[in-house]
Amino acid sequence: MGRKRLQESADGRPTVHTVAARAGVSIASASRVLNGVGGSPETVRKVREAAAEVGYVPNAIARSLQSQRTGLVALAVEDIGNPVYVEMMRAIESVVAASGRQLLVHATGGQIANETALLRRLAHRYVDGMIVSPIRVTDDHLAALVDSPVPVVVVGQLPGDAPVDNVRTDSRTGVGLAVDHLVAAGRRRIGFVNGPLDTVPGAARDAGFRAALAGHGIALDERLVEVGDFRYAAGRAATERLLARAEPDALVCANDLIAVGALHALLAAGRRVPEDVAVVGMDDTELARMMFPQLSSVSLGSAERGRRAAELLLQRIADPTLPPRREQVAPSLAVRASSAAASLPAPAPRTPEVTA
Amino acid sequence: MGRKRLQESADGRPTVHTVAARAGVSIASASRVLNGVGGSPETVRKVREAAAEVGYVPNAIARSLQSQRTGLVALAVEDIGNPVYVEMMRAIESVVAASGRQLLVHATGGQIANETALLRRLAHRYVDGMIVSPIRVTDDHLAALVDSPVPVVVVGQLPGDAPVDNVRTDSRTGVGLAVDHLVAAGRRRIGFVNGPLDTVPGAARDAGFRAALAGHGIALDERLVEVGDFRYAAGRAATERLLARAEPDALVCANDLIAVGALHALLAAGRRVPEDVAVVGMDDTELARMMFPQLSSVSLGSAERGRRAAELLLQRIADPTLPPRREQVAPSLAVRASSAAASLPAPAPRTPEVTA
DNA sequence: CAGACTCCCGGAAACGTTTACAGCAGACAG
DNA sequence: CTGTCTGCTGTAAACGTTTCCGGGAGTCTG
Repeated sequence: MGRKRLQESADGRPTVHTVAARAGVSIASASRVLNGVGGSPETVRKVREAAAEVGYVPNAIARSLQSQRTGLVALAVEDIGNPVYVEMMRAIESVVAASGRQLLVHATGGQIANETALLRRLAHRYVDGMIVSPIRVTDDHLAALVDSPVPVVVVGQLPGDAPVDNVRTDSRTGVGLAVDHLVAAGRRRIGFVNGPLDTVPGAARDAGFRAALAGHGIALDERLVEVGDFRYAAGRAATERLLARAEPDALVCANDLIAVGALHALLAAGRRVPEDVAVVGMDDTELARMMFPQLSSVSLGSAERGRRAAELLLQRIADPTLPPRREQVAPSLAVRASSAAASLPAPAPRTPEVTA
Repeated sequence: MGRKRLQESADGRPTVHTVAARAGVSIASASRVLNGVGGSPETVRKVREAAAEVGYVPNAIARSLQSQRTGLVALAVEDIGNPVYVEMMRAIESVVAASGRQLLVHATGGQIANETALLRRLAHRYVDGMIVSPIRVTDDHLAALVDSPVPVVVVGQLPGDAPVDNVRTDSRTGVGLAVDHLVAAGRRRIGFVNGPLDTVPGAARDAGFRAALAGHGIALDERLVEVGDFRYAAGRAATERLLARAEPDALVCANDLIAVGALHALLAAGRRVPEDVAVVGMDDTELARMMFPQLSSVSLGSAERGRRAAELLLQRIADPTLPPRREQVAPSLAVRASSAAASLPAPAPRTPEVTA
């Protein structure tokens, strides 16, 4: 090893020592100049020159060890192919960037071990904070969230009184909006294509669907309910299974990817949308507007949730002693062509209903 | 400051010193036990207990400073809303995960300053390596790539002989495949909806389109060419502008998002696809299969490019002295319903053509 | 029973930075 | 001309971990 001691790093790159030696000053002076604080004009010149000559770049890891912060914030989501997370990410990014930090995204692929591993790894000081949007929550998981060494904000439902900052929506009510709308438009054989029931959103949406139908006095026909996962292909396949055994006049879908799958299955089966079957998705992503006909969709305020989560996180990074907070974003319904009531017969009255 | 010196970290969290003191051993022994190397059964027990009692979690930053590696790999793409990057990311992720590392994604939003900033920040040792897929390349940018302190692999075209690992495709030829297919199916008024011409892929695809038409002896009608950006809304708007002034019988689109926009515009304008207008997209993403009718699309092997890029990166991390390598992935065409030739009149001969 | 060998342990250095502190020179006021 | 103040500078400690190295205790072999 021919390199002079303390002069350059293990892999031969220049360090602040290299620069200081070359400029003929101490490492303290070199560091000060490189950080733009203090230094006589002459010193500044010498250090700048030396740094440029050797191509010095600071080692951020070492800096972070000293300063106790990295300037990085992470977002962990299940599936980055789902546009709802893209919208959430964009909202988070703009808040995070405004604070001078950078956002990194990690896709967990829905594997809970993966997500816990990420928590156990990134949270160990690689990032200044994390936003996590888990679709399944185990005890193990929850424990990792609660005693994370860095601030964590959860987007989504959390059991009970977990002491974690949390931004949620009410997807039960959200499903209700869709059902109300379809009932008001005269639909009675309303089907439901859901994601896995062992996920938090899947369970909530199932409950919401059943409650909404009951609220309208409509008896639920179980043949009109199908389950897949939250992606396109599963949504399409589930809809095909449903169509093979029942004849819905409307479909509520647990997210927009599923709704697109349902739309595809319906059109391929020769059904007209919305004339024969109305379709309502959920999450109100850009994808809903990309379809033809455009999809009605229940907005769960993903951008708003992302924005708020980012703000909560930044506040907690600034002051880790804050008590855990919980915020809620209300759902709303965007009606578009896929459930337009125009061509239907007589619109039904909005008062409580007799069964269809 | 009441904390005992060297016992716990600045923010009150336990360190290896805390654990060692509590277990009554040296920090060296504590560290060894915590890393699972060495230690007598008795020591192991004491350290494990102490660690559990104080809730010790190692500081990854400090570990990285010592070990010179972070176990993290970053991917920087322009727009994470573009499904082509999602597919690329999935391919990269599986390779990276197999090596025991974690992948972090950063969306640059197409702002080149953003991307350069990321390079200048993350590359300063926060990650062990980076994969970058820039759509614009400036000199500044290129410089940042070339003398990055950590290994970098570029997915996409790079000017000349830049000494950077590089996986590219040939989108010129890719556009040619689409044109060949449409010409063979009897289309003659072939339009083109492109992204910005000042991007690397935009320029390449424009050149490819012109070359392909010329190769078939078809004179280019400039009214059949429109430009937007690479996203859905722009693709739709561009197609509307195009339809307002010309009557194409086919549209080649510079990516699938644009193609979806074009499809939407065509259907909204009452054109039948593929009977009146055939549509071919590019990137062959899941989105193409999600449409109705399903979109034909030119695959540029995004998953394959991602996989190869990840492998190049891992190799370079293992041995930074490797010479720069360049790999190429060939494009191919997936024909689907949006350009099916079925219902057209007489298919044209495949020999070089007279003008339409 | 002595010597070599193994195993475990603790001290201390190292990773590359920032920064508290003290020293020193020059400027200025009295 | 002397004393104080200001502004730079360098030494060294600190961030929290891993790991080299030397020493001590125990075990096995000859």
